[in-house]
Order: sequence, then C-alpha cells, then structure tokens
Amino acid sequence: MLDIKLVRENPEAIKLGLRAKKDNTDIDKLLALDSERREAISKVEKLKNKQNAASKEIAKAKRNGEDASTILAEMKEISQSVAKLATRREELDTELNNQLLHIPNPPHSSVPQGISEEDNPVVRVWSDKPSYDFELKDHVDIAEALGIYDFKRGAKLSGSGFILQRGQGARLTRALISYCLDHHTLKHGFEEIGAPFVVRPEVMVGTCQLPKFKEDMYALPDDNLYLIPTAEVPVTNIYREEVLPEEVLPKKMCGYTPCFRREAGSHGKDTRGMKRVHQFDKVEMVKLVKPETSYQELESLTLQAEEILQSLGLHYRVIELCTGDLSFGAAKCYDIELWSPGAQAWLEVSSCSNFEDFQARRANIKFKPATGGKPQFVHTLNGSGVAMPRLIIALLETYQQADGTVKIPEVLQPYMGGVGQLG
RNA sequence: GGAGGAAUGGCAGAGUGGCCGAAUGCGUCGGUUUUGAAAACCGAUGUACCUUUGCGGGUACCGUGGGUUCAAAUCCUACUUCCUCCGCCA
Repeated sequence: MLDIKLVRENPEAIKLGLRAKKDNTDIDKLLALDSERREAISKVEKLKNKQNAASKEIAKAKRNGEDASTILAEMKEISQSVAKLATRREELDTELNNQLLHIPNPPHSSVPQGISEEDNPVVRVWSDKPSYDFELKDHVDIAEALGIYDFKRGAKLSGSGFILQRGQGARLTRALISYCLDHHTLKHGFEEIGAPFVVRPEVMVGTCQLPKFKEDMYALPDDNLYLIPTAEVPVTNIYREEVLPEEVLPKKMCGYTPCFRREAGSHGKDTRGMKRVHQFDKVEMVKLVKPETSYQELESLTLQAEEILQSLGLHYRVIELCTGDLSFGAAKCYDIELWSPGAQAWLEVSSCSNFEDFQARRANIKFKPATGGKPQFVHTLNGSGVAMPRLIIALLETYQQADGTVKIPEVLQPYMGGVGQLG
C-alpha cells in the first residue's frame, strides 16, 4: 500500500511511477479525498474535545451533588453532531483506504523503462543450449510414455489443469521439493516453514492478492477462507501486526506448499501439459529485512534460486522485468527462465521480487531499531526456489534420451532412492 | 458439535459507568550513591492519527466489530482466540 504522506509530498514522482506501471489512478482526486478526510478528522476531534471537557464538568457536578441538567441537555445535542461527523469521517477513511489498496507499488528507480515483456532485458545466461542427435519430444509425450503424469485422469478427477502424478513422477516431485528445501535450509540457513494452505481474507490483503485479484483465488465461502496461490502468502504474513526486534532481521524463511490458482484471466493459454495448471507444488523463499539492505538481499535471493538450477545442470537465463511488466506489488523483480528443449521456449520458473514496504504496510509488519526510535516497516522479498511443474518440464526435456528414458542428475539421485533414470 | 471459563501496557496483575491511558509489582533505560558491581533511592518507559515552523496541543486505542449512554476497560450484543470438561475423529 502506498504511504499517503509520501503521495502528499511527492505527487509528481508517484504519478510518473504509476504511469510507468500502466496504472491510471487519478492522484489529484486521491489527494482531494485525503484533504477532505483530514478536515473531517479535525472537525470531529475538536468537537470530541469539547465533549470530553463537558463530561468532566458533569462528573464534577454530580460528585458535588449539584444539578447538571442544563449542561446535560446541551451535551445531548453535541453528542448527536459528533455521531454524524464521525460517520462521515469513517466513510472518507474507508474510501481512501479502498482506493489505496488498489494502487500498485511504483517501480524502483533502477528498473528499466518498458511497455511489455518484449522490453525485459536479459541480465545473464547460464550455460549453453543442449544439443541432441535424435528427434526431441516435449514433456507431455515423455511423461505419458513413461506413465508418470496422467493428464486425462487428473482432468477426470478435478477438471482440466489438474495433474495426477504417479509412481516415479510423484516421487520426482517429492525429491525435488526435498532437494530445494535442503538447499535453502542447510546451505543458506533459511528456517523451514510448514504453513497452512488456507488463510483468512486479511492475510490475502497483506500480500496484495485481495482485494484486486480476488477472481484469481479459490475461495471457501462457508468458512471465509481462501486457498493460497503461493507460500508467499502465509509465510510473509507470519509476523503481520507485529513489531520485531531489529536483531532478528534479516528473517529468512522458506516453505513448501501446493499453490492453487484459478488462472481466471488465462483461459485457453498453455493448455497442453503442465506448463500452466490450477494446482502445483512450489518451494518459496521469503525474507523480511531492513530497508537499507533490501536491494542486496534481492540479488542474493535470485542467486540462491539460480544455484538450484545450476546444480541440476540446466540452461537458464535471468531477465529483469521492465516497468510495464512488473507485477502490482513489486518495486523490482527478476524472473528466472529455464530452457525447454522440447518446446524450444523459455519457461518462467522463478520470480524474485522486492516489495520494499508495500506489503509490510498492508500487513503492518514493523521492526524496532536497536538504537531506539520509532518502529518502522520492514522490507519484504520473496522468490520461488523453485516451482515444480516447469522445473520438471525442463528436466524431462533436457535429460531425455533416444530410447524414451530420462536421466536423473546426479545430485538428485540420493533423493530418488538411488535411481539413475526414469523408465 | 455440546457445556462452562477467560482475554487489560514488554510481562504479571488491579480496576463493575464519570476524578482511568489506566493502580501496584516486575522488567527495561537514565541518574544519585559506590574503587567497581549489587542493593537502595530518584526519574523515565506504548502505538496510530490530526494539528503546529517549532515548543506544544488534541483524538483514538483495555481481544475485534456493533449497540446503550451526556459519558464505557466497566453495561448489552455478535464474532475471534485461548483454557477446562463431554462427544466425535486422522
């Protein structure tokens, strides 16, 4: 959420930032609403002050056994106008807050200008495109031939976009989840989190899914709960409404959860196989950090996700999202894309973002400086480390062999019970 | 699912309509004392918002939301969370 004070002080800079993100909020209108709201606050509080003072008079009179009926009658009227003004004040508060919740985070100054994904610069590329001396299959053909991912029966159970994983396929997912978690916890000291898969609406507000992207979420209306679209949601919100001591920062956490996405805006896109599905497994990294370190933390977060792909021997590239392609809450974001030899295309497998204090303000996550002074908002970051289906697509296609079997990278074999290949 | 009980500052805990943003104790920070430390004593010690160039002034917050009242930590109400017991259950 934008800081309204910041908008008041730098309206032009905010306007520029929002325009770069293709947001058309009328900032002047917002500021008019803000000043109307502040005026209402002043009015109510002045009247309340009067009311409080009179209240004391009444109390004193009653204690002394004096008659207070004149002042009582007067106060009855004041009480009514306070109620009226307070209602107006609340309406304005709610309205301003609603508008603020729908305004995106302006990009960081280092983010390249651009309109769409076409304009995202490639930051770096790891290794070379693998070459093969036989005809390549895509992941669907490989998986179906091996019988490890059953798309038809997944659809039978839950509809298109739900996968049934079987045998070595299910095992491969489980192995990769463990491999990723071990990487983050053992090599980088992240705390492993096992989080709930359903959360309250206010938690979804904290990480920006609500109110604006409600239609992307699966909901359980009988219980007023939502299925999480990523572990980012419960993990970032662990410390919502709390003030942390500075010493515990940076707070580094990771967790595996399934992710549930309605993909409401992308019907008909990527329907083949498991490139875009309604339920998938992902290991997510989350950091809560001090503001002055958040950009270096973003770099190390991205590298940490990359290390997993490197150790698996996969060809990938890192791109930086330009202003026009940046998501609602992110101030800066790197995407990591794996090479899919079967489809001859890049697959987004991780998205590493710095939200600065945008989510922290929504979720009210603060820290108290060790030197004293007022609590301030932390900066939040998250990154996939990594998403399973697309990682599996790249693994199957990269390590496929002429006979239809698929090699398992060495580092993964212990997690597969020593198995060296699929099929 | 049923029956009871509870929620107050960093912690413990008092407070049943007005003098309560809240006693008291502990903790923390600063000071006095001391060679130093402890003890003792003195003082300070929440958050958000509005307003002011500043000093300051004001409003709100006693789990959360509504209500009653001139006035609510206190009364009513719904909800949330926790505890105890019963039932059910992986």
